[in-house]
Amino acid sequence: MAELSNRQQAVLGLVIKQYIATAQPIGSKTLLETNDLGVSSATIRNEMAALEDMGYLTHPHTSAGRVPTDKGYRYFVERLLGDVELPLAEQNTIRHQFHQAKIEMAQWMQLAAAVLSRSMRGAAIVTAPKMEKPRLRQLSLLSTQAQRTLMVVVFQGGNVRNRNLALHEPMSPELLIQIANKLNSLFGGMDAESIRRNKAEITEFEAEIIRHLTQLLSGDDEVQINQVYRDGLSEVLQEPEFEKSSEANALVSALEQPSFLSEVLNAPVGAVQVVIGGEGRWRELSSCSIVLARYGVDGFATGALGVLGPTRMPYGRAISTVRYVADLMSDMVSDLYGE
Amino acid sequence: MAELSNRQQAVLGLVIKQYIATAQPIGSKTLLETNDLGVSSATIRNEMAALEDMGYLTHPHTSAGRVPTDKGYRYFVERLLGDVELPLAEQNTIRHQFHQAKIEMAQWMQLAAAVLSRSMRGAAIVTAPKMEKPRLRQLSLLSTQAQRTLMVVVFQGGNVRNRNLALHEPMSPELLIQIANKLNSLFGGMDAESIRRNKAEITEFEAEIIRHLTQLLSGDDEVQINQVYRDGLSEVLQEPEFEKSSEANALVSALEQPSFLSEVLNAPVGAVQVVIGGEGRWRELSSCSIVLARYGVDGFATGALGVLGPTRMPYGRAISTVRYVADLMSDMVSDLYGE
DNA sequence: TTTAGCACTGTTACGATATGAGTGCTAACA
DNA sequence: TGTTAGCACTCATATCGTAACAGTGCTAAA
Repeated sequence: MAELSNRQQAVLGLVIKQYIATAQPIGSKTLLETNDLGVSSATIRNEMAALEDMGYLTHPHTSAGRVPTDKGYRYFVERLLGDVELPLAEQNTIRHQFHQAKIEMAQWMQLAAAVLSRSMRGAAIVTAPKMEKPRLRQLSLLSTQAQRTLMVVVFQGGNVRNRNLALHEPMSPELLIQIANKLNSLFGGMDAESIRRNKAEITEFEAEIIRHLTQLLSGDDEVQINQVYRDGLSEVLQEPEFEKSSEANALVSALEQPSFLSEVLNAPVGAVQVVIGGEGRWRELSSCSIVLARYGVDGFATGALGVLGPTRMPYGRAISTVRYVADLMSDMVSDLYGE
Repeated sequence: MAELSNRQQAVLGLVIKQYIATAQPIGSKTLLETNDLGVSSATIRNEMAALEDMGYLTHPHTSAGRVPTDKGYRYFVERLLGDVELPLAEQNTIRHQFHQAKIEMAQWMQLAAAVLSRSMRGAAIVTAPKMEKPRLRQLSLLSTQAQRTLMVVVFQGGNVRNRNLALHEPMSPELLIQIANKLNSLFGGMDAESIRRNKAEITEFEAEIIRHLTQLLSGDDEVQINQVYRDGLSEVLQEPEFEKSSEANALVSALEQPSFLSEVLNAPVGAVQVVIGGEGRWRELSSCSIVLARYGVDGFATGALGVLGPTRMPYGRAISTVRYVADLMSDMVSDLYGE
């Protein structure tokens, strides 16, 4: 990324700020109407032309003002945006909302999505924290009907999953409890891999249970993906860049595709990451940006959370808001699940 | 609803069918181009004028063809649409997909939404089956950290919920198990009301647990609402009636509002219900129709499932598809949860 | 290096005009 | 009495030319 003169930086910054606010291409004269730069419009024009040559700005057409490119936004985010912190007032409103929340993870995630989307007027996506190496906490086998048993698996950390199994032959509740006890004492605290390795003496039925158990623990079933909480999609669609229904559609279908979402959300993230205009990888997001962060306890359980808006997004606010909410959620995770 | 002559019924039916297929207003001449009614366009014009007088058709403007009104669709659905059954081929494809599914309810619901939206090219919504009177199956209290306990509640029927509670004072795992055993033998099989009534001798801590327990059982916490599975929103947005972004927006925000959804979905439903154009009650859906059904076992556990599309929707297909999927899901519920 | 001035360009808004689909009405016809 | 041909009328839509306008790029002077 080439070096820009101070004045060029100033011009770029102002163009971006004003464009974010108005969604209109910014002309040299317009820029001077609201900002005194001590120079004339001709000078600004020259600088703008230079910035365009370097790829930071474009023209929609000859007689229109300038619009930032993705590269322009990128420069803005990385060089011109100071290290912003969320204003205390905002912090308080957000924290306040979280303090009223209940004690279940699902509610926290729903709340996080709501807070993010409300505060950013954009779409929010939040995934549940996923254990790095899920371990068995407790297994219960409850008989329901004659030939059925309900298998309830509590993970270390508190996640719960259940499966309804068909039995090949009827089994008494007492026997089921015995089996559960045996498996608990054998495998309590272990992860999927250790359980698979540990070849104790087991019946065929127990092997079946273990198969389900390890399947759940290793998380290679698709339900997890559904655990994406979304909110505020309609907010984004109100932005002028989505007036054209084709644009709006691309976005909606992208957000509906689980595969796409998981790809975006599982990207490794350190601190807060900003994906601008799909950054070449995701064509569907050509006019969108995503501000993403991972939250949770590293190496133990982490989830992702972020805001999606038009590239013309207030990055400062977005970054600080996402960081703040991610920190809150991290506290939540380490608090609830223990270290 | 006034009586229509045979020919009027024929005209109304043809206009609706053709309009559903083309999304274009249908003129008298156009109608005759594809259908031979044995009369001239002038006669058709007269019949159309009559149908318009009675409120079954309208004009977008003087020189345009006819478009069905909500009342027209209603007549069509109730009087002209025979009792349609889903073609066997379709039944098989759908059944096939369900047979590949896993054993967890969540997966079934996700699948139902996917199948509905795929097959109807519309948005699908599915809610989890909700117990009429949830009863306690098993309560577990697992200690996590020193001052924390994880409360896992298995409902009769197999639903599982959990809460992470803060203890006022540390408690040993053994004590927690004892307490859980006591509460299980006291309250096993009971619903919230019975538990509240049954005033056995209990400690303050046990009372606290019971408070959470009854709260979960009576379901008066908001997480349930989030248990709405959606799919295929983008399909609907592709329909021409949602080209105008304002229309699209109204729909998206309606579908995002939990309060709105639960209102629609909790409406009492016998058999398959068709809500046309919001039917006065829901302004947001003025150009949409919903085909809805309840599924599950009546008086025990029921959920709702439906398809949302433009009023210009293939009602025959929709009704038969929704009914078929609802039946499959009902089988699933009665099979899994027992009678 | 900056700036004033000016020609140039492409968007947008507007009005005039033509086209065409489809109606409603009237009068004739079976 | 119901049906039909014919015709005037209406209104959305498309096309074209014109004018206004915002903003640029370039040139020459300060």
